[in-house]
Order: sequence, then C-alpha cells, then structure tokens
Amino acid sequence: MNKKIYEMHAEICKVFTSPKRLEIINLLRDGEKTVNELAEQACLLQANISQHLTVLRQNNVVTTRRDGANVYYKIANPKILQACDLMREVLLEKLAENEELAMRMS
Amino acid sequence: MNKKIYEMHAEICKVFTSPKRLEIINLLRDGEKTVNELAEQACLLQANISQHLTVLRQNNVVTTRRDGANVYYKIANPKILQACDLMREVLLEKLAENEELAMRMS
DNA sequence: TTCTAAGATATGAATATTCATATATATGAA
DNA sequence: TTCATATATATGAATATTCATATCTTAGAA
Repeated sequence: MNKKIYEMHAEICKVFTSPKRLEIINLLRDGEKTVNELAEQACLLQANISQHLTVLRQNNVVTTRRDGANVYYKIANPKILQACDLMREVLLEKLAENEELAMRMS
Repeated sequence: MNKKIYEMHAEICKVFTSPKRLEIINLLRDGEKTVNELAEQACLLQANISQHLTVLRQNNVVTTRRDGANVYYKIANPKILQACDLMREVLLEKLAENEELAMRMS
C-alpha cells in the first residue's frame, strides 16, 4: 500500500540527481526566469536546458507561464527548496566534520 | 565553484531514487535495525538489501554498529528524515490537488 | 577446527539516464 | 507570408543503475 508512495517519491527524487537541474533550481530560488536566461546562467545548450526543464515540469517541481515568445519557469512549491536546502546542510555538515577529522589527524 | 557542491548534492540524491531504499530509510525512522530485520520487513533478498545498505552507508545516510554476528544500521542525521518528509509532503499535496481537480471536473 | 548464521561482494543482463546533434514548433515583427 | 528568435522534441551513443544469482567473509557455537 505504501509501495506506490515510495515509487512516486523515488521518481520525484530522480529530478534531483542531476547537478545541472540542481543549479537550475537554485537559479530559480529568487523568482521566475526564461529558458534563455537559465541556459546562459547555467552555461548549458538551449536544447539541454529545455530537456532538464521538461523533467522538472513533468515532476511538478516547476510551473511555467508563457509571455509572448518567452516561457517563464518558477519553483512550484517552496517546500522543494526547503528540502534541497536541508540536504545541502547535511552534505556541508559532513564535509566540515571530515575536514575537522583530517585536521586532528595531521 | 559551486559546481562541486551541485555534483556532491546530486550524488547524495541518487540514494533516494530507489523505492526500496526509501522504504529502508522509513523502517529506520524509529531506531536501528539489523540487516535481517530490514530484509524481512522490506521483503527483499539479503544480498539486495545489503547492496542498498552499502549505497546508504557510502553516502553517509546511515551509520553502522556491529554486535556479534549482527550489524545494526541507523539514520546518520535526522535532517535526512526531515528532507524526505518534506518531499513526501510536496508529493501528497500535489496528489490531493489533482484529486480535487478531478472531483470538480466530474 | 568445523559448522552455521549474518552479512558483504562480484557478475552480468535488462533497463534507464545524459549529452550533443539535428530538427520541429510557436510567437511576433516586417 | 516570410523571417528571426525562443522554446521543444527526436535520436542515438556512452554511461550508470537495479536485480537475481553465485560466492565470499566474519563471528560465535560445538
């Protein structure tokens, strides 16, 4: 019964297994941006950023709005940013811990 | 300069892309368990649970403690559970939203 | 030392992901 | 309609992931 939830949860998490997509999410932290702005700021080919954005959109991590020729992307739910930030904290805590350990060893 | 952090962050997130591993994490929510207990409760072959636990351990999501022939696994950092719970909330909110939409359509 | 139970690791087939490249579609201006 | 810009999609090669199976290692008991 929970199986289905675990599967959906795992599916969403696949969104976060690409450094590029994490960068895109971070670029959208302070508000919406167009595909071109994102491509430029993340140093990615337009086709690839579009592919990543499709993955983000299909998993409801971002929503879109068209204005003329431009499409604006933004984070769908602030909790997504919170979750990402928590994981980053875990990562940074571990890095700090390992660094401290290395110091004590030397 | 952030590139490296994004890569490490993405790497950790790969841990959460398996429904089985999410189930293991949930089984460890209330404290440590042995490999056998986990295999039984998650309905997985011993070899596979061990493979998943290795992934979890290598990414510092769990820590281990040996007691005789048994090895006990537990969650390394409570923030990991918090992050998982946040993502699950996002998922459940979206599901509820879609359900409501379907109701209104009918 | 031998046996047994707990856990870890190696292997390979099936499957999925990522990127570069090419091509298609959509919008507004001329 | 034609053109230019913005965005999306299709394709395939390289790479990575997952599971079942077989094999190893470790710890304690006999």
